[in-house]
Amino acid sequence: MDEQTRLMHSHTGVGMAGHPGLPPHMQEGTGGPDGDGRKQDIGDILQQIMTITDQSLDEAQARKHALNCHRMKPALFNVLCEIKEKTERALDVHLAESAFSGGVSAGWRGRACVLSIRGAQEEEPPDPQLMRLDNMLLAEGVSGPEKGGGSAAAAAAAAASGGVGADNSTEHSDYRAKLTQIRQIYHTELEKYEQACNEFTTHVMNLLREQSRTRPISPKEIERMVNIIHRKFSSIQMQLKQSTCEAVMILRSRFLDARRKRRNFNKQATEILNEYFYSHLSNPYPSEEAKEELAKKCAITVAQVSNWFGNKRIRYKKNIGKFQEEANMYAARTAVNAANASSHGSQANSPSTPNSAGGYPSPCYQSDRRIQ
DNA sequence: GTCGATGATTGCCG
DNA sequence: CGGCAATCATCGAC
Repeated sequence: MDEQTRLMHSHTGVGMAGHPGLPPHMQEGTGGPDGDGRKQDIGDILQQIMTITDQSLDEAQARKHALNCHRMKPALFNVLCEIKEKTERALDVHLAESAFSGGVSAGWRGRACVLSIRGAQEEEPPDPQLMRLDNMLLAEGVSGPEKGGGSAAAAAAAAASGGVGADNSTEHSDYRAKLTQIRQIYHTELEKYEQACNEFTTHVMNLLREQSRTRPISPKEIERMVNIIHRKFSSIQMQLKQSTCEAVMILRSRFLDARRKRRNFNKQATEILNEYFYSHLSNPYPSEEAKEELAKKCAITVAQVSNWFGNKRIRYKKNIGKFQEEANMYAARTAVNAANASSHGSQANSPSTPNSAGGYPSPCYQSDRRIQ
């Protein structure tokens, strides 16, 4: 049983017989069973309580101690508790937060915190904003498990921007280093907040326990207060999460900007694209599905495939002669592939519309050209 | 550094 | 909105 509950429930024992600490002037009128004496006694006590704030700190302290030891204290305390209980039931005040923010920090010492307020404990549903932030931090590898933080996100970013994957290790590590930095700051701050929250909570709880010696404060109220504190701190945490998210976003956009620096597609990708282009020379307009297929094969985006075909068409048309050799080469290769495929009884990859007369003039296939 | 190649962007058109 | 044409910006070989 903690001190507070003890104080709230003990009707017997403490200070019922004899008051060694009581100053002489408080002893008067405490002896007889006569009603007048008792009234006088209570009036006296109340008077002392009312004027305690007018006294010097030392005096007040002494007086407080004396009152605490007074034999009427448990009874008075109970009365106060009851009154408070009733008042609370009548008043459904929603001032908890404001009372907290304005009250505790200012009234940290001595001044009574306004805690006896209801309506502070309704279980609010998880904040969607907070969930969004949490999800994002998790996705970016900031709040997730330690190892390999952010590499998945970096890879995703690289893939999204058309990075080929093998040649961007420097930028990757740069990105990862920055992300790790953010991650570290985030965790240190989070830890700091948690520590501060715990310290503050302990402090307030001690304060309340201390105050429960003179004021009617129930464990429920303390719990409520703790809840308020936690909510306050989690709102601060949310700000931290928000700014961390922003930092990650900025980092990511910078990373993507850096990726914007054009990088030539690798040889394999170019070959795949050229193969399609020249084998569909009559109609070099891949459908959306074909573009997706090509994008997947080349490890680039559909937009890049579109860009490539746009550039290729215009440049081919502008100077067919220049592309003659290239066209012949791919035509020959396609022919060989088709021959191989048919000899193996499979038509799997043969183009549906091989180069025939159409939109773009076909180069003449010269069989004496070397393949490769 | 130059210059051709090439991926991306922009503005316009049907 | 997809495609075209012009243009920009960068790459990479020399």
